[in-house]
Amino acid sequence: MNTSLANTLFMLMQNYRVTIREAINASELGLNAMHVRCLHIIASTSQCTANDIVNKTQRDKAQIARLVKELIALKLINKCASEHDKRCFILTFTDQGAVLFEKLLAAEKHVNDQMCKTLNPNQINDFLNTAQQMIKNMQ
Amino acid sequence: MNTSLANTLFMLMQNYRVTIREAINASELGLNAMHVRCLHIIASTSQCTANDIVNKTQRDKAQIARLVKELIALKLINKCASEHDKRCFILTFTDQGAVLFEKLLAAEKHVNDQMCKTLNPNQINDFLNTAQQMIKNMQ
DNA sequence: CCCCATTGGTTGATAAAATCAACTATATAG
DNA sequence: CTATATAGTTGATTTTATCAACCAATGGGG
Repeated sequence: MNTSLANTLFMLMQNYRVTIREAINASELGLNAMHVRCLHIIASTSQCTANDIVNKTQRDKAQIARLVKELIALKLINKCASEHDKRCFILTFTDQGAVLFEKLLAAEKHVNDQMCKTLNPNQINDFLNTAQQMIKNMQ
Repeated sequence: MNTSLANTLFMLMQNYRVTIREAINASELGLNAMHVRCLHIIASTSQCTANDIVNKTQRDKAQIARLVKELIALKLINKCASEHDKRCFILTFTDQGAVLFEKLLAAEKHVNDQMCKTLNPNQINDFLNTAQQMIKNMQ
């Protein structure tokens, strides 16, 4: 089948998006998918700057600047000037933000478990490996 | 790993999107991803109506109405009133649209081949099966 | 040491995409 | 025949994304 791979990917993503949205109930907190992605990047990047988020998401820096502004307004993150480079602001979680991010992770884990409930570890592993190869093949 | 599945999916989709966009070069034709999805649905649905697209994509019907309008303006599809139900318009490809859709399919096939170039049929099959199960698990 | 190209970030304006609500016309159940 | 549901259109608005101009700090080469 020519398009069934693409179609399957689309369906999987759409499904995943809907499910995760319900699970994290982020909308009632004023968070959208990009906010969530920013939080993940901040969590996984040491000394994370706005520019790190721009590079990792490939979005316009104006958009990221605004997302960051919103996350700060929501009191989920702080920005403080870097000592090494005064142009940079290091983004860190507030206590509140850290609490929310833990909830987010828990919600994501829940969705993950649901998504994989009929799969054994081998299958998941193979799936991830194949997906990684696909990613590599497209670079 | 808690989030690596989600992350992998995101990366895969992002990669896929970028690659397919380049491959089909749809932008120069004034087509975006939603236009392409509409074309796919029209192609794969017999007697396709705007409402079919709404149901399959889960988008707002206003958005679909406008996409359809644009595809008509681009002379890629026609709409003609259904005989059975005068509220419905059946969407069909124009000759031009059919030609373009073939090109689209070829471009997608090319991306597919690239994406799977290091994979054997078994791996692809397993991948699809696992993805399908994930989709089912989330419904 | 200073100039200047580069980098990180902000902002205003605008474009593109998505959503909401109201409306028309047809269909269908009761 | 009436009332309700369905298909589609349109105007208004909101949300996201992009472009372009800008400022301030950095850092390498003359």
